[in-house]
Amino acid sequence: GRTDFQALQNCMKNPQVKNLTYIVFDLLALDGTDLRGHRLIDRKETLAAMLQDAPKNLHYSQHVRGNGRENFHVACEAGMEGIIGKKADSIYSPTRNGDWIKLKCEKRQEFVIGGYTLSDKKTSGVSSLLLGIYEGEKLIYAGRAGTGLTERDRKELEKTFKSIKRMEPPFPLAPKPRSNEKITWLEPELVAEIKFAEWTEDNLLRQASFKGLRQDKDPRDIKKEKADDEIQPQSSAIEVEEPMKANDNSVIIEGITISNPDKLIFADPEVTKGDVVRYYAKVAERMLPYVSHRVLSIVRCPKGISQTCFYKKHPGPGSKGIVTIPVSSSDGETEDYFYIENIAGLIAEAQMGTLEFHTWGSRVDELEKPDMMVFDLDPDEGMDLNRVRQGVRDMKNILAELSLSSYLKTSGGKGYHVVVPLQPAVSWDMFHDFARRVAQVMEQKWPDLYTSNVRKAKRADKIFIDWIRNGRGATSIAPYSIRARKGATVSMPIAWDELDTVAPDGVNMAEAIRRIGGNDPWKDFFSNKQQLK
DNA sequence: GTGAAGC
DNA sequence: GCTTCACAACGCATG
DNA sequence: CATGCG
Ligand SMILES: [Mn+2]
Ligand SMILES: [Mn+2]
Repeated sequence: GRTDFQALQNCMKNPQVKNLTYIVFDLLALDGTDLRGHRLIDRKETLAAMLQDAPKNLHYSQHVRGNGRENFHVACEAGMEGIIGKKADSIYSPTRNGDWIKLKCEKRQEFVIGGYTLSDKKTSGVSSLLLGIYEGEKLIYAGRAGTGLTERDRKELEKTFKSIKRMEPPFPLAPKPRSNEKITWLEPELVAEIKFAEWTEDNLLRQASFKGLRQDKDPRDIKKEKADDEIQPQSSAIEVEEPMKANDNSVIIEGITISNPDKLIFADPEVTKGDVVRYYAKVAERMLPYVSHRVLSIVRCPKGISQTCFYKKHPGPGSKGIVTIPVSSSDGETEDYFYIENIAGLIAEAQMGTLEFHTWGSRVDELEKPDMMVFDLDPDEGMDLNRVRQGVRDMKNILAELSLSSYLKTSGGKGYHVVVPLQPAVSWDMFHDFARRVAQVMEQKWPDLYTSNVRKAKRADKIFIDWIRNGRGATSIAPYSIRARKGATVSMPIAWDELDTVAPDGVNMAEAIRRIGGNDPWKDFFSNKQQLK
């Protein structure tokens, strides 16, 4: 017979085993003796002898010496999956070291689906898939797959794609549609397993065939895979230092051991994990009054911002430098949240890959009485910066009419944040309600400029006055927090008279550090004793 | 990035 | 002892 | 109630 991985999987699922044969290819220990230090060829000799009189569903795995290229092609012709090449004299290694190499007949790997085509003749669903792989944070077009799709696949995929359509290609370098076909672009969220013959010189797939959708694979982790036969043999004289070993280039900052300080977190400008940690150490004194003793949600990007980032809002076991606080939720259940108290908390978080700190609007000692109101101005895509700045001035003036002084910071993204310090006095309900009414005043006064509606469809050429940050349990980005975005930007407090000269994404980590050498634009923030009535 | 599980 | 894998959020405005 | 949104 012939080996068939698919058949084995079916067999495992349906335990009504029929003609299953066990083919043994190595012998690592015998009667309590470890054989891993013996040469492969000797281990196999021992194994072969043992299997002389074995039952017929137990086989010794024969090998062939030499003629690798020819044997590989024969194996593929015979419909095998591929061959394993092994150095006869090598001892056993539990890890990949090149002594054994896997040569697959079929090339297959996962690709991100970035779009699909509909041909004008086929009435039934998707005609082909447009595939990509990530290089850094760019999705590189890798070719199309039009075979391997059953009629049912085509229809189901079309349905799945409905919710992730987009106007612009997700590929910086997008393919052009052929005649008689229409391309629909998709958010790069789905991952397909694709079998293919080879990569062409143009780095496109030849004979790509769809094998199925892959769940539980993050699209951003999809990169071009190298087969064993493509990996350059590394000359042992030269630097053999790609992955991290147990190597200890750790540094200690503020008493906390920082692992992998040289790992690159931002590509442009180049910012390492060590830079992030040192940044938070430097801004700690300015930042802590706004971030300490407030319930946190954080964003971690331990592999850098081009890879998957995630939110964390519960402490989890074994967290260092943070304080756990039980908080009762709306339905009466209580859940653990966390906050930090000092610079050690800040640095401990940075060590764990935290980039963004988002805070509640209340302090933990007055959890039910919020004291920081944030109006987050979110402009529609591509809005002129001067209009955003006018929005900020309008907001400041509305608040001033209500006798409230406010403070300005960049968001690190597309808008600004206007922040109102308050005495902890009123309930979340009152606070939230007040924020909504302020946003509605803006909306009513200048209906063509502002909206208080969160829906993007209602935002056409307007600024969304995001008042929703001001609910219990909602958070907003802390002053001085790095943003997990291109450019290593910071949500930076600035003075009102800097509004016209500092863009929302105009302060990055380096600029922020430069700025804290000067005066604190929010110096009197906590001297305000204003409160809502 | 970490800890547990798996090899 | 080394590698691999799972895991790390959720409330609520809106229609 | 499902979904968009931050
Ligand atoms: Mn915003
Ligand atoms: Mn917002």
